[in-house]
Amino acid sequence: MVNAAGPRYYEPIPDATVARLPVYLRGLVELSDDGVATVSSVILASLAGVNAANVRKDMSYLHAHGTRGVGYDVDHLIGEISLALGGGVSSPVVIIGVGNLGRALSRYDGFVAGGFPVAGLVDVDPAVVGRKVAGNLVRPVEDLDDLVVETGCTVGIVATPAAAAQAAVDSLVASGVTSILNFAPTVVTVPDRVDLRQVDLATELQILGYHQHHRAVEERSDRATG
Amino acid sequence: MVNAAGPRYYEPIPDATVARLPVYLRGLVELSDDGVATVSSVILASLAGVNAANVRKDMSYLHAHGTRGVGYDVDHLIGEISLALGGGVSSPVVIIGVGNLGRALSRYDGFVAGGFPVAGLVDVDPAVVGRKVAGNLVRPVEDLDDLVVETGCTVGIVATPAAAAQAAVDSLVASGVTSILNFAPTVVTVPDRVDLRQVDLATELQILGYHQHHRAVEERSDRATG
DNA sequence: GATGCCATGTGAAATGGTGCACAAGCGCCT
DNA sequence: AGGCGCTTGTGCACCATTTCACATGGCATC
Repeated sequence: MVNAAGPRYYEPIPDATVARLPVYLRGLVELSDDGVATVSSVILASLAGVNAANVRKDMSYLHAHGTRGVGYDVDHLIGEISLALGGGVSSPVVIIGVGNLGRALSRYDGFVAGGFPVAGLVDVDPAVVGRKVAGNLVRPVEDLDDLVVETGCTVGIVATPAAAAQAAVDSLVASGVTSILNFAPTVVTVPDRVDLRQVDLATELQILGYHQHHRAVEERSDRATG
Repeated sequence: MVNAAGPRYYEPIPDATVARLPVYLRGLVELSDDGVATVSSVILASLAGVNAANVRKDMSYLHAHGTRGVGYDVDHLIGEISLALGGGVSSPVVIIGVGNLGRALSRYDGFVAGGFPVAGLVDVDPAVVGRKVAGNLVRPVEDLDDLVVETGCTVGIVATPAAAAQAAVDSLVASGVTSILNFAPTVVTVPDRVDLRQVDLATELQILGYHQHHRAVEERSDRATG
């Protein structure tokens, strides 16, 4: 223990581990639903598609200890992981940009299931402001501050066109949002205190395209040499 | 040179570099549109949100050399990166699962712009089969093989519910698709020869949730100690 | 033609993550 | 009570990636 005398010292969990926690959680919830009480690192690893040693190391970061010779208690693990991933507190999100993607996201039930209910929708386009999408009224950008304060939401999802993304991000930051998920295909910048993640659909396909192209080139090369 | 005597030896480009190439490409295209002819690694780095040395090393993997004292030729870089990312060949994609997300994806113009036109839509639900979505007829899963062969598409996008994802993936693989982008929130497995990428929206939010929670805990801790 | 400036290209160190291999520990069975 | 088999927890080595620092070399200016 590094700091046994002082208050509890929170060692940071590696980013790679954090990224795996939601996957573990899904697998564990499924096991729990099936009435499974304990799970070994090998089983959990196969459910999550990772290495078993990796699972054990990840759990050790969470101080979620198992029982040797037996495995991990499923419900206990669910509790520990949920705690690490936001303390089990549900964080409402605001979606800015109600185009094709924004509408799909606002209807996506995975958000609610994951503890991220949609608190509100915002758009600049007067044509969509005032409409209802998936039970949520679309409000103008001017209402963003109020919306964030009213609902206490701290997470923003940007689903605008690329050209409007930075402005959308700036608005969110100004309203007090501290976590942003950006779907717009462009690099945006945020202050240090704000956490930003990028999801880029076209980029994902281009990465796949690279591997496909590369595979084709290799095969041609193999045929030529072998 | 490792293999100077034989045919051109294609050294693999690191995955981390491949993931940045689309981002560089976007920045470069924007520069080109603005009539900018050359760009330094520092500028390109700031456009892509990465370190300048990283940019230079990435370009060296592509054998895309710049001119010392000047920088890189923008159009030349665009050509090199496009070549690496699929050889400039446009690869049609098939989308399986025409729910909220599938519909949004089929209308997403970033795919077309990135060289990935939607070749077809497929769903198991008889209620949507036969309808037109974004100009594309939704076809039954039984037609998948024909569709893939007809259009020569090699990329599949899975936008089904989690429970149907593995079956969808299996169908795609059986049809001859070699690259799959999975949006369903579940771990799926593919044969080695198939390339799989996972995009998980709820997971992204949960990762944001971790950082938010962690920040809050730290602040509380700071206040207590400091 | 020489000189100074500037940006590339790259060796090498630092960082972060993964996976093996094995000691330690727990529970069950005899 | 003792031994055995199973699984955890982790030290360590390996690998990929990032970043620094600087030598190298082209271009413009004088």
